[in-house]
Amino acid sequence: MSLAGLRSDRRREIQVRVVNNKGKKFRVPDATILRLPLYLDKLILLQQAGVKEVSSRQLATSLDIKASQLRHDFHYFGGFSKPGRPYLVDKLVPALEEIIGVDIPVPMIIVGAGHLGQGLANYRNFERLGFPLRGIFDVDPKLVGLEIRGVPIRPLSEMPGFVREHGIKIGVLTVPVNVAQDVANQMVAAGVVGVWNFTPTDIRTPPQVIVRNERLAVGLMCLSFKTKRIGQNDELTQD
Amino acid sequence: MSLAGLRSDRRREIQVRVVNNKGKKFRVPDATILRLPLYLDKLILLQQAGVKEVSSRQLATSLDIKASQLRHDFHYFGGFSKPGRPYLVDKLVPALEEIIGVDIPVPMIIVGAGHLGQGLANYRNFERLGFPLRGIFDVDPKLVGLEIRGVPIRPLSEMPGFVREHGIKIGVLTVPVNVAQDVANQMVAAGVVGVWNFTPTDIRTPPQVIVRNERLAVGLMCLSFKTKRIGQNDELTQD
DNA sequence: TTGGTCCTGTCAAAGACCTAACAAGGACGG
DNA sequence: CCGTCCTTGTTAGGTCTTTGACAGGACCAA
Repeated sequence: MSLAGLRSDRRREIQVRVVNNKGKKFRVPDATILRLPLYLDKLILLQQAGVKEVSSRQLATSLDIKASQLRHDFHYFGGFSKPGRPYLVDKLVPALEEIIGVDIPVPMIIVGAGHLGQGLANYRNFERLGFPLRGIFDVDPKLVGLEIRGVPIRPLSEMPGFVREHGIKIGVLTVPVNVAQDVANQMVAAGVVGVWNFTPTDIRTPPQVIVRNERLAVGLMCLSFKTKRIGQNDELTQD
Repeated sequence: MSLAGLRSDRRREIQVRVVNNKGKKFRVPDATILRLPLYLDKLILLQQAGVKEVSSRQLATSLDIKASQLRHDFHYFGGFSKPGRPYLVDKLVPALEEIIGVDIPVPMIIVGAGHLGQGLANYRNFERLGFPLRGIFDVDPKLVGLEIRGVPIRPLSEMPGFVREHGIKIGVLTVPVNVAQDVANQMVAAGVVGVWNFTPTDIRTPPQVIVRNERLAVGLMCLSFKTKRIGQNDELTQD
């Protein structure tokens, strides 16, 4: 185990369908969606290193997956090369960026400037990946006015107007559990289309709004589950 | 979509096998392992609310999953009730805690006291879930000596000795990418059995050491992929 | 040109996972 | 006692994902 993978759950699932460049229609499995960012990430590294071509086998082995799976994933979008020729890095990168949706910056805000919120606000990478942080909000007057990387913390009451005015697409939810649903409702009403939920609770939204739960405690407990069984040799095998 | 689910990836997979209370042997699917913490979480809430009994249907619907799936999950461990009687909350909670491995506290350290590391260090919940934070480490002399919730930041050089001395089981990796593998090696050599990796890179470890990657950017991109398609009646035409 | 090698797109088989269905057990009321 | 209504454990079947296999294109060297 190792991955990367977060799986979107099946509970109230949004199914994504695409039509590939040959007119065929597919439902894109969540498992594939999860791998797209990994492909992009590795490809950008290759691009920066000046690599021009890469084969499915090279790319797949560097990500510890099977080449056939990678080709299968690409197949949903019609493929990016022709039989016989490896993929061109400089073509693949923008194609994947467009598919994932980071070709155009997706502005986001963080609501809840507690420790986790501040930690995320400081995470420089998001900007680079196409998710510029436009605002941080909190109810606590002691936090309001502080700046994180040039972005000021504003009072929560200003959030809905800010979202509307700046066309914010994604809201990061790092508030206390008990107000999570309420704050999410406000964000959604103001026009946010994606909620990145770090609170350990389920957020209800209308079906047009995507929620992604990042349940840190779950990850930690999975680790615990497996490490616990490491010592007890009869219960754990590696393939 | 909403999930909860982070999925461990299949790439270098550790398979967990258990023997249930009837002597039957199963491989526990990762998907099940991911749900166990959700069950436990909800059950603790019920317990605190004074609820004594809960049926698979009640518990499942509150988590937006199918009751049959919940029973199936429990089945790997032999079941926790008898046909005809609902689950007893006060029995189920400790049973799940034991299965997940949080019945005995699992001491952990955070290596890398940057913003993300500090944010995690401030996250109070881990303590409550059975993962006490025993130490924080960093190379930066400006950070060394600071305290976060009573836990001092120590120089990285002291980390291996500390791990050995305090029997640290889990190491949280929040260092810069370029030193991630090196620091992980040190942790592993010192005796850590689980690595919670927040760096956007793969960590190689011996098979007895479990790595869990928490790739935040992947979650964000999945959100982007889906939100992008919400406006376009679920279809993407690629040229 | 021909043969060899590497490549992709495609599909079918295999595998992992989820779900519906059901037998059987308990509690309760009549 | 029986019938009803709830429950769980268990399994078989269906669905989703991954993997293996292969046809055929592209390049290269002889």
